[in-house]
Amino acid sequence: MTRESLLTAGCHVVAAEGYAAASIAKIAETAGVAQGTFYNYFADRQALFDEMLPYIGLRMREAVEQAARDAPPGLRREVRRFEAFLRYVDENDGFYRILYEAEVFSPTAHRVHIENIVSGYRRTIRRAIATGRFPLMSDGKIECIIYQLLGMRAYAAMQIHSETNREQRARIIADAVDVYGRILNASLIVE
Amino acid sequence: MTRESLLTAGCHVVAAEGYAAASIAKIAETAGVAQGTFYNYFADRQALFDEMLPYIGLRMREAVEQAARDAPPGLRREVRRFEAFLRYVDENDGFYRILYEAEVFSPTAHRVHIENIVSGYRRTIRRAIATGRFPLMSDGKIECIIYQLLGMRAYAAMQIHSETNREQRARIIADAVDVYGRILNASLIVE
Amino acid sequence: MTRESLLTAGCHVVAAEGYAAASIAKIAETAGVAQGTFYNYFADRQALFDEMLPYIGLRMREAVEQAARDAPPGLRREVRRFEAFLRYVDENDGFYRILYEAEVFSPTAHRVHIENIVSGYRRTIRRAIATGRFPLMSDGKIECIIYQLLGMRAYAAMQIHSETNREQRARIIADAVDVYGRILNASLIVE
Amino acid sequence: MTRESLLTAGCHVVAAEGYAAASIAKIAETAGVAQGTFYNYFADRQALFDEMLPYIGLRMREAVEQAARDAPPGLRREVRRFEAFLRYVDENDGFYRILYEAEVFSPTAHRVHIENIVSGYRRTIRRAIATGRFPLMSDGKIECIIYQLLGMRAYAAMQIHSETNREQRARIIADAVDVYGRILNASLIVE
DNA sequence: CATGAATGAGAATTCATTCAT
DNA sequence: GATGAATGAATTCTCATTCAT
Repeated sequence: MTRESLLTAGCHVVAAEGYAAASIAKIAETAGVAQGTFYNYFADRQALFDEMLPYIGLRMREAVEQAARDAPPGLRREVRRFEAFLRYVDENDGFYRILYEAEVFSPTAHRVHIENIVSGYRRTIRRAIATGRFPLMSDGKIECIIYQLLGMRAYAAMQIHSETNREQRARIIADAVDVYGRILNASLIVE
Repeated sequence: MTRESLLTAGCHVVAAEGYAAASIAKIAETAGVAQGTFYNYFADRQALFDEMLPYIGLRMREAVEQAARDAPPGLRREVRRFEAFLRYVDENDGFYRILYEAEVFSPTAHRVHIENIVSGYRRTIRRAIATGRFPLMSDGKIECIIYQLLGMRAYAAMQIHSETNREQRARIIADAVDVYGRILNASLIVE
Repeated sequence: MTRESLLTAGCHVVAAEGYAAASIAKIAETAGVAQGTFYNYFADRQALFDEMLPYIGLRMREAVEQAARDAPPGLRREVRRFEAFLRYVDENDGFYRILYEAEVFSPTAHRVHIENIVSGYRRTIRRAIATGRFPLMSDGKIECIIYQLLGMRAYAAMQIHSETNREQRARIIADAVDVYGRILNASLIVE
Repeated sequence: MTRESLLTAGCHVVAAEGYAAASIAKIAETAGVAQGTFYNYFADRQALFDEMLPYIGLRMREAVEQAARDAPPGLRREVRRFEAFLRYVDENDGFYRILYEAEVFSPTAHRVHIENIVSGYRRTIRRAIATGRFPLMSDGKIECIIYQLLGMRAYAAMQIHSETNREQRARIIADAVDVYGRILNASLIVE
């Protein structure tokens, strides 16, 4: 309970002000406990940071999977995932910050987060290759494709995040999804 | 002279330990001057940070353009740029760190850096559309394509950066270039 | 408790070396706490400075009122106050320094301090006018009289402060009180 | 020449921002010379500070004497001096600051300044006693009177200085002069 | 004499962490 | 377990002063 509230408090503070400004004092105050209490649940500040991305990353992945569930497997579903991710970023401004700052402030967690997503893709693509919906290629190339897909996703998210106008954001999401879909369709299916 | 050595010292320290650990003390010591001297050339630490990305970003862009110069304009040249960028990241380990941490520690400079690259792409693509080598599309979509290309580049760089083995890196570069070329060819040319 | 000891430590340091030399390090050491502890009780150095004059000013005013209490109201009591003030300055060497340096280092507190004393006088004089013991005059003139009385007090204090010999000081106090009494008697009573 | 311009530059800076903020950098810049040049004319910052009050104090005393010259000697002339001083403070806002901050930042000069004025008064009063225009009294009492007169002057100046409205200031000067004249007339002449 | 870059000794302030209660 | 006062190391930044040119 207390632990959970410290974790969510940490997320709120980082979402609002970034890791650098997320002092134990602020986090404890936000969680409604004394500073000392923090150390009953986390070894140190870094320990909390390192749990934050897994925590919110899981929620994000669930939201994305939830949204993509009813799309047919394959490219359609992947495009849905892409769209769901962008929507999630649009609706959870703090998430993006926690995510991208993690590369700096919680590098281990960030690498694990990336690796989690990459291995999800890896499984999907292997399955797609097995069923012939995806061209046969080396593991190295698959890895590269995955990273490039992730990059498209991440930078579309950055584009959204750097736009403050609501309607423009909606437009960007629509355009980005369209572009992503075209690229995937054109290049990642077996003719 | 002193200013230049502070700037390069800053880059070295950030490359090695990140912006957060780049104290004035370390930077000044690396530059071989007294701490106070720092403030004869920069208003404060942030002022130095804000000059670092433009400084190394320019060098990187020059190296990339240099390498792409003798490729024919269009997709070929873009693939060359991609490759040159990855090579640059491979050979300048510090560059990647300075670049990606800038989003957190020098957001203004980072935005300018991204905008510089985006507007370079914008010009190129407009020209390609004018000569019919690129499908006609809305400005918004062009913007999205650019961001997704940038993302591919950035995450390919991240993949390289997170790999420590030299040969593996070379392999990743080759694969990533191949993948990037295929995607571009398949999706971004007028059939 | 800790707060109080920081406050009195601040007074001691300023009394001995002036506000300019009263570093947090010295104050904290004098109070017997770590430097960081200071900031648990005061927002910054200025915040402490701004509490010092009210703190010692109150004690001074109490001492003065205490001494003047058994004198008959009116000029007699005012002369007693004057004498008590000079004695207080004589016996509390630090007080004078904290007071006069405050005009520079804690201007707001100094203005409030002056205003406190001025309004005390204002009340007294209004009462004296109402009972006919004081000539009728405009508010502006009353204000001027008050300031000039304050000035007499302050410069008599300065004269004492700049004299190091104990006996000379006692002589100055006696003479100053006599002079003050004569001036008041001659000019500020209704004949 | 350079020395003079450094001196006046120092006065301007202190008048505008106070001694504490009067850095050598600002003073040298105001004087239009390099920082190093400062040390060709003054041993250190304090040396400049210690010359400032004598410098502007002299000008003030000259202005005051100039204004009082055509008044008949004795109380009338003293009241004129008082008025001239207040006018000087009114018209030279910086002067008051240089003067009162000197007690803190240039104590020796301040003491000398006070002593200069005191000894002027001493001579005048001795002469007045010799000619019977002033009651006979001990040297100690004379000294006390002088300090109290100075205090009246100083605090009337403070009252003016703390008032920002031009007209109110003029009113205060008139009232203060009137009050001062009454007090002097009532208490300091031989009946 | 003038210059102005370089110096480095402080100063204020922050904050993660500890620990006695 | 909870508390929150105390800690003190670390950091940024200022500025009087020096000195080689």
